[in-house]
Amino acid sequence: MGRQPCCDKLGVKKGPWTVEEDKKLVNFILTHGQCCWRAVPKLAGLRRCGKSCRLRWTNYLRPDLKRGLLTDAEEQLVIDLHARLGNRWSKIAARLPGRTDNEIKNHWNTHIKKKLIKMGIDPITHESLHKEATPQVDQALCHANDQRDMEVSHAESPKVYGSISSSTDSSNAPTENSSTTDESRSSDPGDSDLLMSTHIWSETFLDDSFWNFLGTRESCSKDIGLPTSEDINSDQWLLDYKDFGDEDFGLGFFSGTDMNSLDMGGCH
DNA sequence: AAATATTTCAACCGCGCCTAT
DNA sequence: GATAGGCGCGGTTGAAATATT
Repeated sequence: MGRQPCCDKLGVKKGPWTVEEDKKLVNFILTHGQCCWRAVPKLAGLRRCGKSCRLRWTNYLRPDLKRGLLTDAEEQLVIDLHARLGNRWSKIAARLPGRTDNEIKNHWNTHIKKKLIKMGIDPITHESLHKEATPQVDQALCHANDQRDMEVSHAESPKVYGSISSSTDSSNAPTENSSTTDESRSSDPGDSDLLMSTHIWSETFLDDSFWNFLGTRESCSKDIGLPTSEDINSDQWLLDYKDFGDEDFGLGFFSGTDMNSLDMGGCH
């Protein structure tokens, strides 16, 4: 079937979003909720394609997003899920609350892929690149591949590679470019993430309601059962969210939750 | 300090799936 | 059942940031 372009290409702006555009988009969504994306740019006064608006919101503006590098635990989970699900980034992202498919995809391509290759593991098949690889790894890989197509929600979360992030950096690959910058960025992810989010939002939204909302994000999360940054740093949330299904966690949070039911400090 | 190479990641594109008519 | 329209996904691109020479 033929497809029409998602928007009128004429007069549609492309490229990086400005603070002003971000502000318009978030104000609109927080006021009206997520409706038909095609209509959003017109209603919000944006010269953007609806698709672009959805992407910007999903990948960058959603208030429940974590920012910063993936933690070791998250990275481990991504590898494990990738072994079973392949490049189904949205499915993987659904199991990492606060992370987007785009973010995970990028992290995979820029960091994890290299680590696996360095360890002699094919990042596509998750099989050993060299047959003489350590038996432990081979066994683990077989196990992972066997389970690749299993229903994830019913499978245990095997630590296929052990702690690949730390072990790769510290022992298996001593030449790894674990620069101090990266280390400092990845350490204490909870606080730095929150700070980054706060920075982004503070640049964009200066009215009290947004600040109140930011201030209650963590408590909101706890109230409605979302994992907080604390939880993300432990493995406990893996157990809690394994059976979450395929819904996009973040979007579901907003579409499925009455914004008014959250104590957002007078957002509306 | 400047030039060049490499890495990172936000954003775009095209396609497939789903739903309404 | 066929068609149209909207949304979401995965792959790719390119500008900016960072590292290296």
